[in-house]
Amino acid sequence: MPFVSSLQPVRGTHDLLFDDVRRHRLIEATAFEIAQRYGYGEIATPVFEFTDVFARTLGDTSDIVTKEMYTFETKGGESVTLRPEGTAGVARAFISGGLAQQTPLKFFYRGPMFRHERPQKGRQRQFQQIGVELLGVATPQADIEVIALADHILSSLALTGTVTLEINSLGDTESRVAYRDVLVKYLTDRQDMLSQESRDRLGRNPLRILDSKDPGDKEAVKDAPLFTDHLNVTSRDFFKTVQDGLAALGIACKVNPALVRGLDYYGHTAFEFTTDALGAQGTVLAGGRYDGLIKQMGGPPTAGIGWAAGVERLAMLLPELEIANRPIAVIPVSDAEAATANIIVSALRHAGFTVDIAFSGNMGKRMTRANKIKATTAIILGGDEVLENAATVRNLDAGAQDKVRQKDLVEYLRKTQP
RNA sequence: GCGGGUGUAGCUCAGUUGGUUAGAGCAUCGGUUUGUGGUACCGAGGGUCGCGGGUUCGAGUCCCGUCACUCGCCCCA
Repeated sequence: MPFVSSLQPVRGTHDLLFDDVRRHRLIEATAFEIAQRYGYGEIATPVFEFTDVFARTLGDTSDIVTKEMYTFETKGGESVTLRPEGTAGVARAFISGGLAQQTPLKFFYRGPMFRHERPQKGRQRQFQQIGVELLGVATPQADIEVIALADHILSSLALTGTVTLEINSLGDTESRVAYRDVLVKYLTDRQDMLSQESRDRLGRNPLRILDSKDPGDKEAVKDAPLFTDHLNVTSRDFFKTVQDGLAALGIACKVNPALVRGLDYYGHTAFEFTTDALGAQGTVLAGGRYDGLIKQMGGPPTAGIGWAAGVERLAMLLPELEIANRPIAVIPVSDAEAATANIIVSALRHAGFTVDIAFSGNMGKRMTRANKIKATTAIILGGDEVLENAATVRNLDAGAQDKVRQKDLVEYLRKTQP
């Protein structure tokens, strides 16, 4: 391979420019600003970890671990993996940093994640997530706060109308084990209706069958016993407190009994904000309670709950951005005024204005150019103005213009710029 | 990983049953004589028709492969 094999970006990766980047930044900045009000501080963990960190936390059977990780061997012979999600890294940092002494802890994170999936709209191989984790609070108050934070962020991004919240309870371990038995028994009786995949899942991950899209599976599951009917008293109270808490805050949500998580350490609250505007990738923000995770990773037993959101998906839902930073255009009438124009441009930029200069063509072209860059104002410099140490300042929206002395320009613009 | 669709100028697309120098709109650049824009008119540049092979006297048009995008499945944010 002499140079690069192709000038295309690697499959599933994308260049982001100008407005795309602005959207990303807007989402991240809004999310973090609000998260701070809720007491969250930012954590930045490495983009790659020892493979074990993900393999152990996500479970050996999950698709992410079995076929979607970017795993490679370092020169030292260690197996490392580009992070496919954010929670594992935060949990690892929590343990290796000895932070268990300081709970409760509230983390906000953002950054790229990597998954070797088939690309689709709203699904790329390198993608951006923002997320929060709240560690060390086992009461439903944590669940309420974390969901309220998500809702707050989404509404600040003007997405309240395009997104709906679904919620479910996976109960505590006792409830889950009990329900799992009931469900497996029920589905085993109807095995012939199930898809091949679901028959495989029956043994290792039966809850997943509940949200299958296969028609046969759907039919088989239609009258299946509901998880919500098999919660023990503790779990039911917990779930009710969460729901009441959300209702009290005016946060609408729909209980979806088919909303499940595959992994063992998930329990109690699971929730998703979804949209129907993005085709098959409708989940925009999702999370849940994972009280078993830290302990499973080798840390002290620590309750935890959190969520993650896909920045690209949010960006696609965002309304059109307003034009940022309309510039002032400086227009020398001919090359003879270029030197003076440069001095003025520099002075205005140092004074804090956004300034562009039209470099070539006759005046008409230069004015056209000023329009194209959405300039608010044109500062016209011709032979006459230069002789008088003045400039013609034209308001491009209103069409009116004044002659202003060059040394008064900054003051004049301070008064007239929006 | 599986199945369907698409791939022609920077962008959106047209391209007739395979047949002469591959088109349009928008965008870009230049001009419409002397210092004023968002209109109008004239003109120019820009494409080895995703890439590679094959069929044919001849392929953007047919066949095969490949890559990318896209929709659904899977998985998930």
